Amino acid sequence: MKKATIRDVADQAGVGLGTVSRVINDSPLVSKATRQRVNQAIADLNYVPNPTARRLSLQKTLTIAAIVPFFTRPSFTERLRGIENSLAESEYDLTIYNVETLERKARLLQEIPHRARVDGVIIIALSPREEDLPLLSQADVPVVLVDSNHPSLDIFNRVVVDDVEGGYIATKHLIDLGHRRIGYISDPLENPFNFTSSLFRYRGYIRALKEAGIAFRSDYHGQGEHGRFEACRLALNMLSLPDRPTAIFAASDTQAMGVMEAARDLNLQIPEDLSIVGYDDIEVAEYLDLTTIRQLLFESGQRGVELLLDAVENPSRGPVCEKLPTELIVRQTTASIAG
Amino acid sequence: MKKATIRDVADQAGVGLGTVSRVINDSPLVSKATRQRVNQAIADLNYVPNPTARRLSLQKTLTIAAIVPFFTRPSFTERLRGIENSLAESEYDLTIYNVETLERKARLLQEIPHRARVDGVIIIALSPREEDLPLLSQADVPVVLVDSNHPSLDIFNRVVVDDVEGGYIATKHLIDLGHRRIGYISDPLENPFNFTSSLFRYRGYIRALKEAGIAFRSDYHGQGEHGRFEACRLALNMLSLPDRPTAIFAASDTQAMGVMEAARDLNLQIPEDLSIVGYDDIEVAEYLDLTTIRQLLFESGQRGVELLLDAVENPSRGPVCEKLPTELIVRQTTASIAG
DNA sequence: CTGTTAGCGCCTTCAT
DNA sequence: ATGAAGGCGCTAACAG
Repeated sequence: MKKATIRDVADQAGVGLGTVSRVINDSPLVSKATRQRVNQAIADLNYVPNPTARRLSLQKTLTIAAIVPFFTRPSFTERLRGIENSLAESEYDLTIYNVETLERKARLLQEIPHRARVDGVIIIALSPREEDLPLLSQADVPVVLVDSNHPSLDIFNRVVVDDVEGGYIATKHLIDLGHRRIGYISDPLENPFNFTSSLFRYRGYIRALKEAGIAFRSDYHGQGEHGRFEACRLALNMLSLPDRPTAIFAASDTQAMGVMEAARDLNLQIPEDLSIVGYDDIEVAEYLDLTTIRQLLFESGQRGVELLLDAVENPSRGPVCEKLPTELIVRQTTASIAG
Repeated sequence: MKKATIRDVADQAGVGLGTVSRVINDSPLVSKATRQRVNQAIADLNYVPNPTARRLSLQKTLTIAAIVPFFTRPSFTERLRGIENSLAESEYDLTIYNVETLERKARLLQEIPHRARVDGVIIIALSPREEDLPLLSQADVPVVLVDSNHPSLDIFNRVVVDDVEGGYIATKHLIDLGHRRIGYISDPLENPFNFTSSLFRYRGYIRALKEAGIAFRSDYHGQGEHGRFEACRLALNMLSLPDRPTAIFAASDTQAMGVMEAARDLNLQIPEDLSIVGYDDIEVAEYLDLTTIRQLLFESGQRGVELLLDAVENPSRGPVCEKLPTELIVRQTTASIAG
């Protein structure tokens, strides 16, 4: 049997189709009696409004796009979960684009933020480069950047976490425990996707060192492709130095896992021989008893959606930047240098 | 400036708008010269066809829905990644629905698989219950179930992995190593979401035991909420038995992590005092050197999409069921009982 | 309050 | 090969 249309419902109820539309959209301009009959007809025919037609008429797509790199990484899925969660209660659908290549990043950044495609875009972690800025700022649809940093990004709606602060707190924690030889392992500070978290946490690391009068040593900074393996390799190098660090701050929990692996390989006890701090507080962090910096991943997604929907409804309001707090979670992988 | 429509392009190129449509859709019924001019106009006006209008006219939404429970679980995100990956090369968009409550499961199963909403639905791990069957089988849009089991599901397109076989292989591996006291830790065999993997792997476990002439002991089976914590608790109980198991098969790598935690708490060496086998071979499995059963998660998503798109284009073709292979990955958490 | 009409932007016959 | 016209299903503005 064919799908019922608004026309069918109107006929069935013996009213004009405009009236049916009013009922559907909860217009107050309908008498109780007619509303009654229309609803009856709707039920009888098992009518459901066609979303596409509705969208065309409303000039709204009722969908939000999320552009997210490497969406299997725990810190990103958790943000995504916050996004989905907020959207679930709205009338908007969520369409997701995963980015694992630069080519796709460029294409999506160009294609998606345009009217008639989606009503709004939420971009995770992909800090635009200079050359992307004009494109993005001309987007004819609101954009919210979550966890995206750049000196001149004030023109966008954003949800950010203070990574400099996070890096500082992590390092300060180690310094307070008496460590002076503190390593830092991260993604490349400069990287093709322009992820900035490693860089900003690095700055916090540097700041804490400087404040404590500790000189930065370049051989205490290892940068490499994101992931356990590379982090492990970097840690092995660093821990094989004649005066190896007594503590390592890793730019993510995932990388902290690599450092733990290296320690294991070298028969270093944690935290007796080596203290480790991670970043993110993803789920496994607790399992590993990893001291780490917690950021509000889920909430960042939620807030991002709230900002976005608000912007969709108030196209005129200026960009908003919201900063989420950062917190040190002390577990079992850090200890004072005395033992 | 307002968005250009097909009308504007037609005027600019001095042709009828039907011709523009033909150009857009690569119809052969256009002369080289006109095509040339139209493309020029399209470029000049920076014209992009309005997807919504296109969809309404085509009577296709050009979007696929993925319904997935707890999508932050690594085994699900990896499947999702396969889905997104296949869809990226198509003209279809992916909209995602995360399910974390029964209420939402019921609502989505009811609302999504209907014409005009999406062109097809891919459902991960949510085995329908009896009462869901009529609803699903009346879906007026193709449905593909990935990792979903039920005796009478042959009416759907499916991508499955033989969990019974997987459970068997895992257990057999332990038996071959000389273990006789083998525990099994899993989700509840019966559970609200009707996840069946724990149950099927249980059957494989039982089969292997029986084949080896080992009696099943109910105190060697721990079932509880999915997750490390509960798995750890269950393992602690089981490992505190007077004749504790010498090996434990966990229904997922995540749960295997809980078992490892329990072993650590009890000062049991792995694999000397306790062998452990997980399931899924998620990324951390390698980090933990966990022996596990690998299933093709990413590929299952890819194949699911292929089946789905094929079904969308050939609405008449019967349901297909595709089985993906399962493989034992031996690492460091299992050893022969001798030591 | 309610029926009617004119779009929303595109695709697809149907003539020419 | 191409232009014109009808229709996809719904919303909104306009009469009454």
